[in-house]
Amino acid sequence: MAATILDVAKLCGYSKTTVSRAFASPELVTEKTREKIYRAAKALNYTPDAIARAMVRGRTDNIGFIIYEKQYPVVLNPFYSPIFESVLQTCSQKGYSLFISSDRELRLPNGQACVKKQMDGVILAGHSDEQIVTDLRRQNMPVVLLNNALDMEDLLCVTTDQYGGAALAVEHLVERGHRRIGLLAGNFSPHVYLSRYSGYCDVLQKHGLKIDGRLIRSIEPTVEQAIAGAAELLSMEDRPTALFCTNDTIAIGAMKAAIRAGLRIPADLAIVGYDDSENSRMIEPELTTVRVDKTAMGAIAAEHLIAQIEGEPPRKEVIQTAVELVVRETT
Amino acid sequence: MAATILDVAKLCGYSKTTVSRAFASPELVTEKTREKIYRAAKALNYTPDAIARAMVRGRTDNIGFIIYEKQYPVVLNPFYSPIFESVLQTCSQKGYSLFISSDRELRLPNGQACVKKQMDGVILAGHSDEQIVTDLRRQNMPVVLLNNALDMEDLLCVTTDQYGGAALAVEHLVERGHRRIGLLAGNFSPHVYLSRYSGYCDVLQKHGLKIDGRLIRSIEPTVEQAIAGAAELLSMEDRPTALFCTNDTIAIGAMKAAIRAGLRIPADLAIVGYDDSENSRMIEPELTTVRVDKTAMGAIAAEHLIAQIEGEPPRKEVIQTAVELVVRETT
DNA sequence: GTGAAAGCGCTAACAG
DNA sequence: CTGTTAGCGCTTTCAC
Repeated sequence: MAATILDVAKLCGYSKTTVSRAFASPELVTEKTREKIYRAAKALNYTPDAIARAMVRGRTDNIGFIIYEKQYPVVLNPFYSPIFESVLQTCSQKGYSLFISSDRELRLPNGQACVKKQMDGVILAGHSDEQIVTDLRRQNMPVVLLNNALDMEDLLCVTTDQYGGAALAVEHLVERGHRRIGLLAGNFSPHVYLSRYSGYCDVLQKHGLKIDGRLIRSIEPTVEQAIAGAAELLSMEDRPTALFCTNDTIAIGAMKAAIRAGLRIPADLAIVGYDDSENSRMIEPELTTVRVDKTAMGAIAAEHLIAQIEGEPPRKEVIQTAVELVVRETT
Repeated sequence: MAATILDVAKLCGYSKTTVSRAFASPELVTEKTREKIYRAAKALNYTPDAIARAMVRGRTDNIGFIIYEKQYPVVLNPFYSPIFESVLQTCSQKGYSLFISSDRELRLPNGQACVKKQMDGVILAGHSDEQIVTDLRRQNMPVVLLNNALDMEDLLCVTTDQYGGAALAVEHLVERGHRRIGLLAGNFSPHVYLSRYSGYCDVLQKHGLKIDGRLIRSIEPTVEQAIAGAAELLSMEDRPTALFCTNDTIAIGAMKAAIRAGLRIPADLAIVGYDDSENSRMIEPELTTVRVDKTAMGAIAAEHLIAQIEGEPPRKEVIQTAVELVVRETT
């Protein structure tokens, strides 16, 4: 069996309280005492038990990150991974560890949602529903929403301006003189899909350009589907001279289709992506895209969640992080 | 205060033992009883406490994934992220959750390594040292090494054939008729760096090609440094006609440098990368590269760790996952 | 099928 | 600065 605090106490002659303090708050113990205790601990290979500690303190210093998106996998998702990374950094700085969970870990045999693992709060990313949030909060589990906004009391949501970002992209294309602008729209969650779609339509209309359904394709956001979709668009007689793609992966597919069709970018075809993911600078020429402040999104969500865990009252707010057009070489 | 098992027991008239069973092993309880208990639980918003549960069971069903690499960040690292994803999948399938930790969470005030968080075992990825492993195991914490091999008793290590992979890449270039083959070597951990370097040198020598120090550059594995390094190499009077890059990020930088210099790939310059990361298929033309079976690496490590946690005795073994050359369009 | 009792290993008051 | 006391909320024997 592993040694417990009591074994150490016996061996060094101090009480278990003092041993506890030597590890949890070393400054409350004389240096001499501390050293004796450490020596005894080492001899016994003693290490404080994290679970027992969490039990009595009533907290774990862990937070959970849960993603609800069709476009798995989480960590490989070029949009979510920088957010996750940012959450990770922020948590680590504040002394929290991060749990990455699926919704599987949120179901009890009785169907109720709950946190089956040891965590003090949860970041729900993607299209989580109100029920989950309600269940979790009834159990006093602090919750923050990421990349999703739900209209609920005391609920903090961190999102970005989907509509504005799309508008930025299309405006830019119009400014560059394009009149036939295609749309390659990824099948994201309804809110994201619709916002970007509306941004595209509204800007066209604002400039008196008509919306041509033949220039619009809804696809899964994979390179393969984007290549196929773009190829179709580019083979049209009156093909578009520019493409707005609702994420960078799609844009890259479109670029590939164009390059393979012998078109020069941006001379023959202009392309704008969305997200400013790492990929956008990998491809050559580098992609003009809409930057979403993913680092801010992650940091804000984590900070607010931690504040809540540490006692600040939750408040209702939708925080929209900035979007910005990054003009590179494809327009 | 949150309701406890006792509150539920009181409300429904059963003992806390039965309530416990209704959640932890529903099959041990009559359906009628179960329903009554669930109803009472719902009324009180009761949810079993994961910490108390872990405490008494002596296990958490969590495992930790700890990466030691200069080339942070973890989740964005194109090599580690698919491995992490694979670990995540495997864990999830077997009912484990994943903790992503930094080494910060492995130090006690007395300097000893230990697991400060609630986990049943640990995957150590990257260049962890023997001391950590020794400390952890003394505390009966199961450990598995990933992408690193340490010669220690009962220690399982999951790695890949670094030397063989590099050799594959360079052989391919030689076969294609190249005689002046440059090396763009990323500053990875010593083992990785040296193995790939030796693979390069040995294959050249085997074919009677002399090793020209001017054709070799050691760089940080970023696109920027790779562009700079490749540009230097390509501006030489007797420039190389092919480049072996020790990861795909470097290869992409090299491709950019070549494209910007007006060279055609592969006609004027052939390039081989390493890792077969997502990026390798993003760039156009698509990259010839050495595939490392990252999915297998993650799955094997997770499976063995879980087996160990569940009682199988640890065994000493180095498992080398397959490497394979993926010929695409840059050679 | 259900219940009573006995802790798991630790920390948080409160004294001294 | 150090020790005493009293649990944290749950599962697990072992009876019934």
